[in-house]
Amino acid sequence: MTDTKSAETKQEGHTSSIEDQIKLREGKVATLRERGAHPYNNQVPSPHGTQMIKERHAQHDALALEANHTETYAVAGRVVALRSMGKVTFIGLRDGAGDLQIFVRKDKVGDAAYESLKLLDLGDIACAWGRALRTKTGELSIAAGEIGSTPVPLSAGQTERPGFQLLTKALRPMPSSWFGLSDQETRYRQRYVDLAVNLEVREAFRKRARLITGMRKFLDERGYLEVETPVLHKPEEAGGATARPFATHHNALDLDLKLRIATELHLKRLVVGGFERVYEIGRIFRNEGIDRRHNPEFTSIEFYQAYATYEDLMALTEAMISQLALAVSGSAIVPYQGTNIDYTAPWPRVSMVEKVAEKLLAANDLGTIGRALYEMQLSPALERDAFLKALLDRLALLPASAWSDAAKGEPELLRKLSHAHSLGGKIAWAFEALVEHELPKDRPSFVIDFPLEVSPLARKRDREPRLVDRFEAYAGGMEIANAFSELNDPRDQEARFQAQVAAAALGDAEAMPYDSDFVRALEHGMPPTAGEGIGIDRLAMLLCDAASIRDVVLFPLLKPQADAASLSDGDDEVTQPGTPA
RNA sequence: GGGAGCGUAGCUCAAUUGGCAGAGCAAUGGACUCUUAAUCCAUAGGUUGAAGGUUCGAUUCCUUCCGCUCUCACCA
Repeated sequence: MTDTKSAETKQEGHTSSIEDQIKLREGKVATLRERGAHPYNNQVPSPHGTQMIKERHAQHDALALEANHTETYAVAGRVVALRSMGKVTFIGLRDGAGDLQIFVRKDKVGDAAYESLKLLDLGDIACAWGRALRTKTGELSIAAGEIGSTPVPLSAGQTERPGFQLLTKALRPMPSSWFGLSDQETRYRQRYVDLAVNLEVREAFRKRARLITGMRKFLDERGYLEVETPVLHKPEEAGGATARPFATHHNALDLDLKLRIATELHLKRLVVGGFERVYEIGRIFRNEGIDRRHNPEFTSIEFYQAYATYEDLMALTEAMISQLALAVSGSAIVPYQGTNIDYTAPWPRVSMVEKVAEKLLAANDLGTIGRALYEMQLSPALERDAFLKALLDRLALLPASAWSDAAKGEPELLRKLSHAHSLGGKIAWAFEALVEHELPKDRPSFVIDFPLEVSPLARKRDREPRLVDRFEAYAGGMEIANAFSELNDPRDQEARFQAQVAAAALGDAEAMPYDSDFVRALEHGMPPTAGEGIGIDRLAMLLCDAASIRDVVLFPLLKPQADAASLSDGDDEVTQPGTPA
């Protein structure tokens, strides 16, 4: 008896497991078809946007809307609210811009149409037409089926349409509109649900789009040419940055390929060819760990300008990013994780060599370095290059103990320093460990005075060849840009590549390959050029106040779920018919 | 890869020393012609991430695995 009853209950749909809810909705699809209503209809007049309607009538009260009927609007979107009062129903429709209420009265739409509301569920896509009015509580609404001052909007071939119509049946229920969807994993894996439910997520990606549009506009206005270079790199081309690449393979050519880790070397070839200002916005792939600031695929912009130096690019960067902050967020001062960052130019400059020397001095009370800094303060007339030269001379003479003293309490730094074979490497590691976290929090900053050894593609500084003409821009504790006057001496570039090959031989998995064609290009002569790369995702994080890069990447890479993996096992066999069993 | 935390209904979250797995929203049936998280009556919904173990009894304790978050490392 009991079993029979529960079986009957199930058949009547008196359950609410997800499977039963889907079955129930599939039943409504069938009912719609029986009634001649297409559950996946596309006979829709081009809808008016909810934003336009709301803006147009923002100042009109209920009386004004009654006295002067509005035009007859068509509105379409997802049903996000559904409240029935009996013979009156309120429907919240959400389109790309926002929500607008539909007011359905049984006596206005007719019994048949009103009855069809029973087949409507939260999450369905629907449309309605009618004039605008304000309800008793003052909310602007579309009065379904009530003609306004213009004809009923129809799509081609239609002669009439109901005041309210379901367009697309959703088989799955949407998450609660009140509580939203907060489970991070579901939000990333099912971004379509996240976007549909959490409107602020849409806004973040709109900002990202404005950011990229703004960059294009900024560079186009300055005579830059947008280009596209290969994503698939031959193994010897996969350079331009220190990172491990993804490996892939071209079947027809039986050719091993790498996904690019930078666009740099191809863009500089174009400068050789005569495109004096070029840029590329594109996806970069780096085979490395995933964390708050790293996604294995990300978007970079690199731009190169002939007859410019890295100092020109500092000015350009300040102008571009402060302008982008304004364009994207409405202000040059943008909050990030609780701190307001002021992007107004000029940004403070921080010397890597000088800051590292200061740290060593503080740790060691070393007379030689101290004297150099003291001299700098005493005589501002002292040539900056001479000062840096003096600092480097003294740093080069320091015993290993001086570095380890500075690294006290930093076991990781100690380990890294022991791996750094060059003075430049030590300086770079010491900067990262000791100084980077002290960079200004409320301002972006430029780090300058980079050592040669960590900059294989940058031009040596004329008056101090142990340094290169390079800067990195930091903001919000992240590196957002890297730029330098480009190395265009082909023999010097050869030597740098050889040093990279040697490093690779010693086990450096991130060393660049020897790109002989790039050297060949330089042998044809590249004009003096400065180039820069900006991490667009990082910049988007800053301007969207996003704590994680995953909040500005629509579909971030996640580990496959166990369920999904077991499901796809079967698919693999189907999609690989050529694989011998 | 190391460390810490988390995983319970479609969604958001509870569950006492280890003692019958619950609520709100969503869903289903009903009432209601101006709602705003509508309200009211009724109903249904669970392999507590997975697999083992301890126990008379496990959401709870132990082990392993999977995934997510934070963090360190790697990495700019």
